[in-house]
Amino acid sequence: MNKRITIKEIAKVLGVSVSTVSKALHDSYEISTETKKRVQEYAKAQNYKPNSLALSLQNKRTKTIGVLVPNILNTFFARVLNGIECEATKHGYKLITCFTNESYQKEVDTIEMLANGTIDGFLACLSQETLKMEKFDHFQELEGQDIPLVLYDRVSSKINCDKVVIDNVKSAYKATKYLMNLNCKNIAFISTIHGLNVGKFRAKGYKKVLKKYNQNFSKKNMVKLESKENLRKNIEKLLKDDTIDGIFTVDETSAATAIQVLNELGRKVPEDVSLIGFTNGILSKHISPPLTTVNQFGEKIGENATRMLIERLENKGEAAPYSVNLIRTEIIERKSTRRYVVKA
Amino acid sequence: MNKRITIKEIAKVLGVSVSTVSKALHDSYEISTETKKRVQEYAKAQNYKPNSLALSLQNKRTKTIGVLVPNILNTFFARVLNGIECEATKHGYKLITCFTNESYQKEVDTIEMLANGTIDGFLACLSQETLKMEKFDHFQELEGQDIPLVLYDRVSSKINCDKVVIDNVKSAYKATKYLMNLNCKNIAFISTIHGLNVGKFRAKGYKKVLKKYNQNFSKKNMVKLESKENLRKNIEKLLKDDTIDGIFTVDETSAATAIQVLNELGRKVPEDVSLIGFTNGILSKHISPPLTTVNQFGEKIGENATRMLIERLENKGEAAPYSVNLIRTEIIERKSTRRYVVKA
DNA sequence: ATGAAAGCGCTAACAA
DNA sequence: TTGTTAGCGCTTTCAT
Repeated sequence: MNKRITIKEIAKVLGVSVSTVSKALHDSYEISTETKKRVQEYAKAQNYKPNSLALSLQNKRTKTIGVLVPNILNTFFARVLNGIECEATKHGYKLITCFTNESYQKEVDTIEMLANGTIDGFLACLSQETLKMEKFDHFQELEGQDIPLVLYDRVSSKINCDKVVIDNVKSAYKATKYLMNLNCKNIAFISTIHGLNVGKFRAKGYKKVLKKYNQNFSKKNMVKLESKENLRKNIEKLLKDDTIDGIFTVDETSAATAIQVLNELGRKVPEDVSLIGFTNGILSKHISPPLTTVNQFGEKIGENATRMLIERLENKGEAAPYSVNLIRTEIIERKSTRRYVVKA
Repeated sequence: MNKRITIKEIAKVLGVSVSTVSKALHDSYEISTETKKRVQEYAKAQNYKPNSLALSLQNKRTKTIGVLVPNILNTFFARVLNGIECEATKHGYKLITCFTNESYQKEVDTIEMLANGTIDGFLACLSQETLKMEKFDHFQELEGQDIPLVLYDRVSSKINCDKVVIDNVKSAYKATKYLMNLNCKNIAFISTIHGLNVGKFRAKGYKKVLKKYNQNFSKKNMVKLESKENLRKNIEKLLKDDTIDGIFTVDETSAATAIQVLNELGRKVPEDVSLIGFTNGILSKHISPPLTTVNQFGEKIGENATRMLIERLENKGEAAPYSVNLIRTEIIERKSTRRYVVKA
């Protein structure tokens, strides 16, 4: 098999014009059956493939989506990306992925690099840094450039676009309430993502339940970190209080670390302490005991975001108003919580 | 901000020719300072960005790499991909990623979709199915089409290209020997990837040690699965033998599941049983006790593969012979193994 | 039924 | 210093 062959070359070899070749390859009615056959056979024999750049240049669409992911090592995002890939493939779209590693600058650079005809639209989850700095110009400018954007999971009201999110407050509320229904009397809270809006929302849901049901609420019971640094130390400190009989962790690392510490302290899960987590990544299923957790349906988030984007790409012209797609969550019961107890 | 503006439009507005604009934007010495200034300022004001498709069409290179990943939910591959992304970005390359989900057909389709000018080269890890069927034509054909390919982790001698791998036999040998040095007398083996060549190599390393040191070797001590199905059941069966005092697991899921089962059986890790794993993904650090394991340096594998590919892309012409890049492994000691004991 | 020519956005050789 | 032209690979309109 030789190198890439072009229409022009086929034309020359067969002694016809390029337009004839083009039409023949598209099976146009204008071309004689015989010529078509000749062209098609030769093209096949030479393993001809139309140059996609030339096509894209002409159509002004690349069938490619730019995807920004904060951190691919986080299994939640891996699941979302998996969902995105699945849906994109289904519609014949390619993915250019970029892992921002929570960096604002990487976001800016990536958008700069791709918003020049390389991609048709963006799928993005805001980085921690961006959220912290509240600088969204790079995303806001996309609207003027007529490049559709769909934000997923971590979003901002400052950016006008379609969004796919879960209800963090409500989900955290349900998780905490779940522990309460198990007769937990002293429920702690652990988070390493308090720097994120989603983290704050989850804290809000937690507090809301305690307040509503008049459970004793103490600042001491909340570990609110913005990174994984010092997580273990903080947990060890928290667990000095041995009346804690329930823990709501807002991210997987917190859950796994809490279980490690509890094991080391000889406190039994779930007999002494019930634990409920959030996200349902790979860890949840595999730590021991396996973790009862709030499932976020990562793949679903990815699929829906992709569908929204493609819809907009293929229905240019009739600009529909932006919408927010709320994905439900569910609690997956595993072995880190006691059996369900109906409250007296 | 308005829509995308082209050189042609700039030329029209400023009353000059397109080539003048092009040269001015490139700061050519041919153009008068004044004209350059006018053009550059106007371009900036209009947020002009050169259309990357047009450029690529001209240069015949897209600065884009196609990446095939068997399964992004596997943290080992996530780490590799992270390394790839990092290195690619450093050199100004974009990534089109595709998750094959271990499917042969998905590989074929992706290559078909991208090998038409969309990408400059491929980075790929063979899918389980492909390896099983031993059908490599889709990769082999790339050589004829002059599209460079670098295979990482799961490779085949039937494919002529650069490769980045670890020494699986040797690494498994070292891991097993490590247990032996801890005075383990009855070492079991668990794998859910025996369908893969890498899985078989690891089994080979395990057997090699036992043989060399005359430890009793029994088929019964080996759980050799090709998927995660029935993993737990097999482990439960294996552990009926309570003389087992060491386990070498070849993938993370096996390790996590083994620990869960051991916990349930009340057998203590590492006091009763020492466990060593492979891969050092997210699970290893977070299960309890944290797992002693063979670290594969996933990021490194990704980085090196990317560097090899880019090197080849940028030095077309002088075709260097293909090479194999062997990445070292190391044992990370955590708490699933007893303290090191010098053998008598 | 076939071909010539323009154009997608840009660069570069050549002309003026 | 600036402009004209051809060409990257392809499609499409408009001749012929």
